[in-house]
Amino acid sequence: MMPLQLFKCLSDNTRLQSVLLISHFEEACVCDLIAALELDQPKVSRHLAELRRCGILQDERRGKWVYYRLHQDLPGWALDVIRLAADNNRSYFSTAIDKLHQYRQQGPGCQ
Amino acid sequence: MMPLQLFKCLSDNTRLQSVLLISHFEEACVCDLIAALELDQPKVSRHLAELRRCGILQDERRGKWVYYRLHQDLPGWALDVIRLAADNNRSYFSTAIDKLHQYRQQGPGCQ
DNA sequence: AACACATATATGATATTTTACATATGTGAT
DNA sequence: ATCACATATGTAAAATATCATATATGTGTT
Repeated sequence: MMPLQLFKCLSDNTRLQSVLLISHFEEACVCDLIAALELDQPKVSRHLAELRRCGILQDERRGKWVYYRLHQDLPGWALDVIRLAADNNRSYFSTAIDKLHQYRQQGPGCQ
Repeated sequence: MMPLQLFKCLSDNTRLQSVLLISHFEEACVCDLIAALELDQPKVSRHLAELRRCGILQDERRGKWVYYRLHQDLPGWALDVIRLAADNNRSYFSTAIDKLHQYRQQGPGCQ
């Protein structure tokens, strides 16, 4: 993971919020992110694909749903960068956190 | 300093190398960076201006030369992000470090 | 005041990213 | 096998960022 690649990946609003959400929740499926960020499916999917390509996220299919989490081979410094950003900028994505909580309470799986 | 803004600023090769160099050397003037990165002056100047606008760098004129350093009001987490990137990716900008050392040894000020 | 030099900015051309829409693939259930 | 649903991708248009060149500004010196 080269630093320029990491920063490029995190320099888009959709991708950064997705990564910070996933860092906060441990994992999230695509429909979680669609609900939390209020974006359409292709847009979310495309940005997740880029984060996957860069090695920031890993995906795991479980039945119908694909779950994303931080990649297990991510170097420590990159993990620290993501956690620093998440821990010190809660207001940047707290709205999305709330929406994801709400979404998950209205029943399991995707609606 | 919002996280998206920081990552956007660091997502360009010229800007990232400039910031990592300045973090390593404490401060650098424009001609230092021109020598270290082997770029023309307008390009360096433009990227430094953007880093200044974002609040990542501060400038200080001393005679003919303008010196840049990390901005004193930069929040701690942002400083940590920059230092993490610098400390864990020396190979990414070691060539530039060497060239800056050479340049400074060939006499004080700019040639 | 005028000159030389270091640095900064404006502008138009070019490349890169992001988006929207349509369509394709994979999965579980009937 | 087929249907419904979740996710992914191809392509083209639109938005955005980058670059090279030319020009401007500020500073020290004479």
